[in-house]
Amino acid sequence: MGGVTAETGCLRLTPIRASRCAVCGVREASFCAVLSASELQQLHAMSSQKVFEPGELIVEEDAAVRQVANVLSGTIKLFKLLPDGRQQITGFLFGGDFLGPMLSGEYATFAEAVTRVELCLFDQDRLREQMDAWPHLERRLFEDATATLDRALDWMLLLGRKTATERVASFFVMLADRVASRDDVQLTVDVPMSRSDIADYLGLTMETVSRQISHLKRQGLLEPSGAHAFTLPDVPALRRIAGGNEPN
Amino acid sequence: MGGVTAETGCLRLTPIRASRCAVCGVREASFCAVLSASELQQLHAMSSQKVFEPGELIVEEDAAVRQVANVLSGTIKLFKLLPDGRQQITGFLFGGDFLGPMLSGEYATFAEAVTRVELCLFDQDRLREQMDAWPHLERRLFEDATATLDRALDWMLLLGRKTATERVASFFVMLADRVASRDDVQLTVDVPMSRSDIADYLGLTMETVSRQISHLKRQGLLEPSGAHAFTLPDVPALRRIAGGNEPN
DNA sequence: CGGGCTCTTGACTCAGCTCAAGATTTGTGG
DNA sequence: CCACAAATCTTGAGCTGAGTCAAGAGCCCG
Repeated sequence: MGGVTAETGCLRLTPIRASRCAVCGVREASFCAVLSASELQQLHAMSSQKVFEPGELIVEEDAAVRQVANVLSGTIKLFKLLPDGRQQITGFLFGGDFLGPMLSGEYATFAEAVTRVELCLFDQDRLREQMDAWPHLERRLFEDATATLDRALDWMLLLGRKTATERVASFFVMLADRVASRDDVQLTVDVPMSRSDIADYLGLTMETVSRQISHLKRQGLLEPSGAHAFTLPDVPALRRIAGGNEPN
Repeated sequence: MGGVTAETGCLRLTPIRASRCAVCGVREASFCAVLSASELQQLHAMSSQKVFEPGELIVEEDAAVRQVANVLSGTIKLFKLLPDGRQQITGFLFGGDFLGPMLSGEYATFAEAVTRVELCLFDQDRLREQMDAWPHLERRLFEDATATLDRALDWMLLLGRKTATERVASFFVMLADRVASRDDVQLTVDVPMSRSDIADYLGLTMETVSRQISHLKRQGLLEPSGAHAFTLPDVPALRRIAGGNEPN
C-alpha cells in the first residue's frame, strides 16, 4: 500500500513486493531455497527486515519466542551464561543461517550481533502455520536442526578432549568450511569476532588463544590478511593439527 | 504366521502381533506415543527386536544407516573418538529414547551398550516412508532432535566453562531429571556407567570424578544405595552447585 | 595525534592430570 | 558358599597445560 504511487499503480505492486526476495543474496543458502515462487511471495508478505548494530543483544536466553529470522548478512554469536558471568558461545550464525527454534516457545541461548547484522524476520506462529501446510518447509527446518546438532556434537569433542592448539586449529578449519572465500589460489577467512569471543567459543582464555594464533603464524599456517582476516596457506595441515576425523 | 496354532487360528493372529506393542513399557515415552492403534500395528509389522550385551558396539561413527531403533531397556553411550583414542561421550540413551538419524545416511557417533540393551529396530527407509506419510510422526522426531540439541548446548556450557565439582554435580542433576525413581521421599538414581564413562562424558579423568564423588558424599549430597545407585538427599543443593540456570 | 580499545607477550600459579599404590567389588570355579 | 583373580574404584603425591595477573604494543577513531 504505502509505496504505490498514482503513476505506477497496482501493476507494479507485486513486482515491487517480490523484489526483496528476488535480489536476496542468501535466498539459495536459506530455507527459502525450497520454496516455489508463489510460496516465496506468500512468505515475503509476512516478513520484515531489521538491522542490529555490533554488540547489540538480539534475543535473551529463555525469552518467549515471537519472531524467528533468516540472517541476511553479518555474524551473530549464540551463547549461554553461568550466574557468575562465565560465557560459552555455542555457535556463530552467518548469512543464510536460521535464527530461532520452531518447535519451542523459548530460545535456548542468548544471541548478540558481532558485526552489523541484517535479519529477515518472521512471526513464529505464522511461519509455523506455513510449516504445517508445507511439508518440504518443515523437512528443510528439520534438516537445519540436524546439521546444527551434528556441529554441536563435534564441538563437544573439542571442548571435552582437545588441547589448546587443536582447538584453535579446529576453529580456523570450521571457518574455512563455513565462510571461506577463494581469491586466486589462497583461501581467506574473515574473522569478525574478537579474541575473547573465540576464547569463549573454544573454552579457553583470550591469552591462550592469542598465544596459539601466534604459534600457528610462526609455523606459517596462518597469515594475517588485513585487520580481521587470515589466509590459510595449508588447510590440510591445519586439519591434521585439529585432530580431525573430518575429511581431507 | 509362525506362532499360529490350529486351535487358535487366525482370530488370534492380530492380537498376537500387536501384543508386543501393547505390553511395551516404553511406548508412551517413545515416538510411538503419537501413533494411533492402526498406525502402531503397521509399524509393528515392520519392527524387529534385538539384544546387545554390555560393552557390545551397536553402531560405528560414519557407518551407513540401515536401521534405527527405539531403546526398550538398558543404557547406551554415544561417543566420538580422536585418532589417538581420546574419547568424548556426547550423550546417554535410556529406555524410550530414539537411536539413529532420520535425515542423514550416516551416524554422527559411535553407540555402545553400557548395560544389556534391548532395541526395537526399524528399517530406516521404511520408517522414513511412514514419516513422509504421517506428519505427526515427523513432527515428533523433529521434537526429539530439538530436545537432543538443547541438551547438547547445555553440555557445551559444562564442557567449556564449568569446574570439576560443577560438572559432577551437573551429572547427577541430569540423572535426576532423566531417570530418577522416587521410592518414599528419597530420590534414587541408577548409575549404570563406569567412572571412566562418567569422566568421558564430563571431559575429566576417572580420578577427578572419583575424588569429586567422594567430596559430595562427605557433604552428604550423595549416598551410595547399592552397587550402582545413589540416593540424592538434596537435589536443589546439587543444582546450586551445578551452577544451573536450570529451574529450582 | 592522543585516549581508549584490543591484542600480544611474559612471569607465575593452580586445577586437574599423571603416575602409583591400595582398597573394594565382581565374577568364577571348586 | 567361599577363595581368589581380575576388574573397577579410591586415594595420595607430584607435575603440567592452561589460567591469572600484569605490562607493553598496535590499532582505530575522533
